[in-house]
Amino acid sequence: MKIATFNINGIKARHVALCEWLDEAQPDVALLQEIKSVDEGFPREMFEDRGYNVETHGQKGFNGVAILSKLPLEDVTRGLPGDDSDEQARWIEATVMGEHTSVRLCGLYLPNGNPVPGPKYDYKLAWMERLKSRAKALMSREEPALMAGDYNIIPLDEDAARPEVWQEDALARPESRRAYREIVNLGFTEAFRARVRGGGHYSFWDYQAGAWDRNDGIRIDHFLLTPQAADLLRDCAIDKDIRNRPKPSDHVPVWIELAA
DNA sequence: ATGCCGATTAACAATCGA
Repeated sequence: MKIATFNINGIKARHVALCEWLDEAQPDVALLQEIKSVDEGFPREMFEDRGYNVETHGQKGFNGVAILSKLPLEDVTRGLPGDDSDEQARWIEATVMGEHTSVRLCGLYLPNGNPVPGPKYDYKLAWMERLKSRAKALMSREEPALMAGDYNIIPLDEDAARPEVWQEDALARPESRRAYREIVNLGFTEAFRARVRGGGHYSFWDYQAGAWDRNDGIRIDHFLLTPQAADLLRDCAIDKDIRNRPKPSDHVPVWIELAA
């Protein structure tokens, strides 16, 4: 089962490019972030025509997450538990029924958090505390499950081309990294680092200042796997080449292959 | 990097993202 995560930076601007990539990469599941669309505005037909089931959790203008799946989805839930007053659409869950086993999928768009300090950073850390609670609950089920998406976290300096630039940024602040580590340390396997060592691997390049041309990127899109999902991990890679195409997202897809 | 670009909404500038 091939599962991808992709921050598409607007479905209206990216639906054609997204379909081209889906046709080539042929993921069974795509977890999407920043659809920047309400549910009614999501162009579900073009994905359904390709055999995908479509589940969205949209919001007007900003944020928004979705799951595309060629395999059946069950028990879909929307919104990260822990704060009923949170209006931002950043979390969606579903169970995908594989050939051999089912996998609980969590698609997430973690808050950016800048500027630091400030209310947006407070919201990021509070959101990560809720994420940790959900992660604990997932872990206690002792079943294949994963949390994947745009974490807006640069885990280590090796995950940035110019780490010094990000030192005071919400994506790399010690408090951010610690909160991320506390979640990983519950027992999750970070799929890319289970497969690839060392620096120079990025999933985001700013549109500005020729960041892509200079490979001035950061790795902020991650897969965290429960032990039962990690047992099934066969591969993980970043599809960076599509950043060369016209009108790309500022993120590129990251995908895993599971023996599920 | 103090948003230099890009998407979105709502107007034809402001807001947000990382």
